[in-house]
Amino acid sequence: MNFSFDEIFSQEQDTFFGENIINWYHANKRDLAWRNTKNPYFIWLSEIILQQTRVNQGTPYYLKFVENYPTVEDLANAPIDEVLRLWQGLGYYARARNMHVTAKIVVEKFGGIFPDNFQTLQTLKGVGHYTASAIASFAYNEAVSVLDGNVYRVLTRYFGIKDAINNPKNLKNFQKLAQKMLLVDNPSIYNQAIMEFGALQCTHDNPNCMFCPLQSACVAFQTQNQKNIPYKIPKKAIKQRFFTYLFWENVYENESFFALKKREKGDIWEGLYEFILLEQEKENFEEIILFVEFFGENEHLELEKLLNKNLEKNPKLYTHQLTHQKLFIRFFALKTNFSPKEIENFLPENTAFYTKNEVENLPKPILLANYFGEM
DNA sequence: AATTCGGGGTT
DNA sequence: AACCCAGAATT
Repeated sequence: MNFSFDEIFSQEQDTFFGENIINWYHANKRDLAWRNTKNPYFIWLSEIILQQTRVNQGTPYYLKFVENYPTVEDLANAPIDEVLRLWQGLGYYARARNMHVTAKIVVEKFGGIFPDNFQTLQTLKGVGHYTASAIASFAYNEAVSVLDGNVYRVLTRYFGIKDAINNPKNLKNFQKLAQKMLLVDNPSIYNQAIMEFGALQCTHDNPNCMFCPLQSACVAFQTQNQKNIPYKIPKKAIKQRFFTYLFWENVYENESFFALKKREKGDIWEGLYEFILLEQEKENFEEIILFVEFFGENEHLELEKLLNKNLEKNPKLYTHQLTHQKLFIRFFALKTNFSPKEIENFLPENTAFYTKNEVENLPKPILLANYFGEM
């Protein structure tokens, strides 16, 4: 048994689904920080933070941002480095950059008031179909359905849909189905309810089918297909990258300065700061030695004997897993004692020295932040 | 239409 | 190791 979209769309609207979801929600919902507000700025903030992010991971960030930027004007006026530093560790940093752009636009173009409808909301940077419908329904009760990972799972299981949820050709059908199921009497509660239901009841692993109000009508349960639905097209292999960082500390007049460079557009970690980097397609120790010694030989810098011919004594190899990349990272520490004037000549392009306090306040990839924190 | 953007948590 | 997460932008 596997319903097609056309068969589902030809059915009459099923209020059993929505009513049970909402009843379940009132009995089981979590008390989340952003649920007790209709302020579209707070709702928008929470939605950007929660994109591809679990509630438990996002909550402390939401609280930080609300505290540091109580209004959209406060966020718009903040320096981007400060915003990225607050975002540090949350990942997908384009969200923070777009969020900052949108805050400025809301202030300058919309007079500090968020647009009040789905269509206009979706024109904002970082606000796509899901986030626009979330804000429009939560804050303004507009009758637009949300479609996130939770909704995909609940709907595909309920209807026994085996079409891949990550195949773009199915997107319009899933949006149409989500909209069909929306209870237009209360879009705000319905949308939050179906997501909460997916997050707590109809979970990816071990859904609680034994005590589920939809059990009698759920195709996945009736056919015991919970593990096969939702179906996704397998993703392609991730690529490996090899980073070698030169962690350069220059101590002058009892103060330490660290060499950092801002990462540029077109790659991971755009806008974050990192140490001097050598990237290789695969590890080549001879090249690494040249890279490290290049700085060591300049003006007879005293390179510490961190690189031994014996590979066992090479610096620790860190691995850092991203969605589409696996990073292999080593750090080499270098300490010098130059005056600021002498040292400028040795720095690579677009690289500068920062004090310890400055480094701590600059946004960095979490692995580097951890490494720096351990120094 | 497919790929690429993080990092943490669970199984 | 594989999968997931209150997705969006880019190519």
